[in-house]
Amino acid sequence: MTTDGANVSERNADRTRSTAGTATETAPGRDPEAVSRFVERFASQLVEAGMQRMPARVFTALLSSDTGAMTSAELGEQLRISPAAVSGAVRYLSQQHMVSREREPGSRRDRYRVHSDQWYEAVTNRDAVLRRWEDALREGVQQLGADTPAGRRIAETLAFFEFLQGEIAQLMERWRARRAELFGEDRARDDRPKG
Amino acid sequence: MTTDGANVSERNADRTRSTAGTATETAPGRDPEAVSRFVERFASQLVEAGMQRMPARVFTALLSSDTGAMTSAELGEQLRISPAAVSGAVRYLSQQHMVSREREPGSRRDRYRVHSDQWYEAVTNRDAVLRRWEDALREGVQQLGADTPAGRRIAETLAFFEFLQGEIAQLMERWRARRAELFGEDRARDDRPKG
DNA sequence: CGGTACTTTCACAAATTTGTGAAGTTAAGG
DNA sequence: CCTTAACTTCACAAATTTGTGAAAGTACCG
Repeated sequence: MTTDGANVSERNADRTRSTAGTATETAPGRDPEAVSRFVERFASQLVEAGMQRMPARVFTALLSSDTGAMTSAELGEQLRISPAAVSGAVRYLSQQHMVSREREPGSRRDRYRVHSDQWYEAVTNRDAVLRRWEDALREGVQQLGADTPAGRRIAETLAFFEFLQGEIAQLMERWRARRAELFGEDRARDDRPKG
Repeated sequence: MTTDGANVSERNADRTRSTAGTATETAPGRDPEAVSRFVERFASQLVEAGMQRMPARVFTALLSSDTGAMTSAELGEQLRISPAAVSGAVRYLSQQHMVSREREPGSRRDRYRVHSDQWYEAVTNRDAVLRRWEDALREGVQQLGADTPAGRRIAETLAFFEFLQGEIAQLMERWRARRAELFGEDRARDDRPKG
């Protein structure tokens, strides 16, 4: 853990400001170590909340990249994980609609992209999850008997989730308005492939 | 559901523990197998959503019990798990405020209880979780630079969670109203100790 | 004070999950 | 076609998690 110490300045560290802040395609004062610290810290929170480790790390790496998109190789290098691990993580994230895959026409490599205007929609849109919960609960009410105390308790739980599902849709609608207000409607442009 | 006047069940519960009797408090039409099927099915959903197995099973067992409360022995017997497993699960659930522990004055055994009006408040009230996420994100904005594309993306994520936190409070307020409308204000009485 | 009835803690074996190297697959460019 | 770059799948070793029996701890009751 201690590790790092003073040491190993990456070539990046050499890059002083003297090199004119202009050609900053690759981010100006981007300290890889700071980025890594954030990635690991936020990913840990996601893991604690139930997400698998690799998907959490890959996702956070994408989230904290300037372009919002990285190749498999970049992800592997930054996170120090094998291509296999990247592949697995990315498959999971795609299934959850948290990242999308892009094929670059000229190249053989894929890019994985997080759309900042879509990823938490995917998270809150855990429609499928809620629906499965509700199915299980409905069945429970039947099996326990709607007129028993237990059945009533389950029915109330079911009603709560049904209520929740409706509320979430409205809530996201409100968020979109507030988001536009805070950041502007065109904010999402950063997340699109470069034009 | 109002109390018409036939408080028969109250006497039933008062049954003193005689030697031979196991907890034969099961309701009449209650098929243990059906109960078990529901418990396992719903618990699986919770596991899939990130909850540990034993807490999920214990919690669902409590949720689908008629009184909303069970002793360690009852839980162990129904779920076929050791006292140690019950202990661990219950500790977790208490920390999450999903069940509460009661000490019966006359007896040496604890009862664990789910309050149907409180457990999903605990779930939606993942205040602590949200706060930790927000902390990590705030730090990320700083480290990445608020004026970088990445920093802006993280800032937007942060804003979303802050928004969410505020919305949830109002949402639960609305739910309480709706719940009263659907089930009556006194619905929660089943979940309280008999007095 | 014990005696006793529970509950909790702890070390550990079993089961599960995780991430890797290597082989396999696909498709872009010659 | 063949080469080659990139991605995916697979078997497995390592690491982690899980649940248990047994010992230890607690607190009620006489």
